[in-house]
Amino acid sequence: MDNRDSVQRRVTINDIAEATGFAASTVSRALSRPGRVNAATRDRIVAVARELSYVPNTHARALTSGRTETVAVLVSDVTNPFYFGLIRGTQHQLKAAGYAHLLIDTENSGELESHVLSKMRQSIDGAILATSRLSRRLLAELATELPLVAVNRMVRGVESVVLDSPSGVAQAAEHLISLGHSEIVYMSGPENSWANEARWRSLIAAGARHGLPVRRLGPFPAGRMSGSAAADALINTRATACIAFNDLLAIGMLTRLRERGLGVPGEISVVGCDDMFGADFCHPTLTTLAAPIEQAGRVAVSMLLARLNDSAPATRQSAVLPTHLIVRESTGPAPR
Amino acid sequence: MDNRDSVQRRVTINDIAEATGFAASTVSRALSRPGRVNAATRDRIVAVARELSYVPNTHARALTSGRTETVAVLVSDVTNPFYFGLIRGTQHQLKAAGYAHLLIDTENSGELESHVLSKMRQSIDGAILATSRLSRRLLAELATELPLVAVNRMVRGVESVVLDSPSGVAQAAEHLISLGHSEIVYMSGPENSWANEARWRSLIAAGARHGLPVRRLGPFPAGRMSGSAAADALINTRATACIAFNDLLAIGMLTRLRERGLGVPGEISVVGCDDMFGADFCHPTLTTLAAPIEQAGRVAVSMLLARLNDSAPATRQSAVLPTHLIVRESTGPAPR
DNA sequence: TCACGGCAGGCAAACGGTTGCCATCCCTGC
DNA sequence: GCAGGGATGGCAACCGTTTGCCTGCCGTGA
Repeated sequence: MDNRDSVQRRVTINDIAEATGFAASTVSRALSRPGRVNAATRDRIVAVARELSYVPNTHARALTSGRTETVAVLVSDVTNPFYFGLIRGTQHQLKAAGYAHLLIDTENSGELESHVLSKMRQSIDGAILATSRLSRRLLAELATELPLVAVNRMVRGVESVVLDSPSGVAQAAEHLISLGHSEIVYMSGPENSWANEARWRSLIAAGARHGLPVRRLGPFPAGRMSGSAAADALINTRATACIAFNDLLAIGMLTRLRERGLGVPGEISVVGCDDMFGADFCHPTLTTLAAPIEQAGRVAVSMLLARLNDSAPATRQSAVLPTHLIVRESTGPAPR
Repeated sequence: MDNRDSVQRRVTINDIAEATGFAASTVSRALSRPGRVNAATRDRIVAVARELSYVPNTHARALTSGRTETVAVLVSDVTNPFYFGLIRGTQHQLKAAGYAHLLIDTENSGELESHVLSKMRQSIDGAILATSRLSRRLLAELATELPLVAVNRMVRGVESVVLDSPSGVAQAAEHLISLGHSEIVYMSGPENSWANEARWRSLIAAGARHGLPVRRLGPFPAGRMSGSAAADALINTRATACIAFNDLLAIGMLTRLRERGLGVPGEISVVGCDDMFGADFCHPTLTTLAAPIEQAGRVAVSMLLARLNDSAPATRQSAVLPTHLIVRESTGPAPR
């Protein structure tokens, strides 16, 4: 009977009020603003609350306070393994802080992204945007309306955590140069990707530093299927080394290169980006830029929560996480 | 000015009421129960609503109606690529229906699973449980309190969609038998996994049908790292063929087998389960049981939504999705 | 003794919808 | 001409919590 009741009707703050003899407002304060009530009172209320296994109603709270204890994580494609680490990192950190984790797939569409964001504004406290496709202007504008942290996207006025792939690309370029390659080709990813541009610019700089020609092919969609087209394009250039926008593309290329009988790394060296799941067991295993993406997720959440909890509007800043090259089997000396 | 206002204060049902001259209740009905008001009235209200770019407040709605338009998807480990397809499927289908997608990682813990579920009861309309670690009793009990669909877990009284891996395992066994293998070893996954037991039982049956000995090793945690231990254990048995609980384990084994100098499929044949991301580009590529997991996610959502929207309590049922064997490089004739 | 200030608690009004119930109005059939 | 009933819209209570404001009380210093 008792049991059935507790199942049928959730216990509210009023039940606790009734049970303790205090007013509902006091119960509310005891639970959410402990300093505001007498210690003895608070203990009593807390005890009864847990005895009744009280669970505060998120919606009622959200309605008045505006806080929802929910953070949205927007990724452009949930099935891209690159995001696994990010999702894991945000998930972990949000759970630790008692926040709910709303995962949203924006399907590579900036339009969908902004639409979702504006529709969700009332149901989330903040959002983490991974590789946003939004225009700089729109992003900055949204950031004024909603606490936002961008991952792998740097825009003035928006807090962000970025992976220092420029430095990684430089390492990769030097690695290839030291192996005797005389030209490096960049296999470009989606044009609207900030990271893509950053990597390409970094390769240009590295090439300039060493007086080496660089070239860019593409853009290619960031999927494994595009690997074939990318590989064919690369073969056509007769270049011996490339850096691909990401591992997905690189792995796709490996498959196609083998199909076409090109040896990797014997005839062509391939470097990927992200060290995503699979880079260490594909064939040949992939030399790639390892990025601490899980950590990026955690840092992004920390930044967001700091802003949500401190009344201070926070100094807009960005965290830069180091990347480093992991050399595996897909790179080797240039053929002569 | 106008613009600033609309940013500062969200437009509510009352704003529409004021603008149209109707009562708030009429506006509410026009928007959520179109048949209940005059067509002309409804059109007027809808027009004004979109003009003011009205977005209903989820929380306010949830408070009275109890509906939250949110479905939780619980997976035991977000970073297990097996779930990618599932997440994609649920995400896709939920979005199409206008529901929010709450992703929760239960970290392989049944305890955490039930805790989350009970804490979330008020903020979700239903839940999809992938490979639940909950006891049969607990699961059935929860299902009476909250609309639930289990994926890859069959329990009486709980709607579910399961992958017919038993039939797949039978196919795999026959494949191995036809290649001349005289014993098949099952590399067991976590003991509390329903799918694991189902697969093992199916292998026993297949063995019995063909008068072939089968054996089981493990249990091994369902990760790639466990592959080493699994491979070593397998080598020790001198068996020539195995079916692994999942691809993660199988890929881990491939790596270790190569390290130890065993040829695959020359000396040992390996079959995985799930055809997850990577199974087609690991080395050697993996023969595996392909499961339409993305479809499973979609079906699960459909079943759940059907139950949420139809007043009918729904005939508790379960959908079984076919699996089939994909033969790649990791299986071959038994050595003699 | 009195004024003042701080602490603890209560009252009640929100927050933004939903919904049961009631009032009209108009149409229909007898 | 009238009862009955469907269509349409309004009123107001309610969902569970938060929070601004008020009150009573006690302690303290002048």
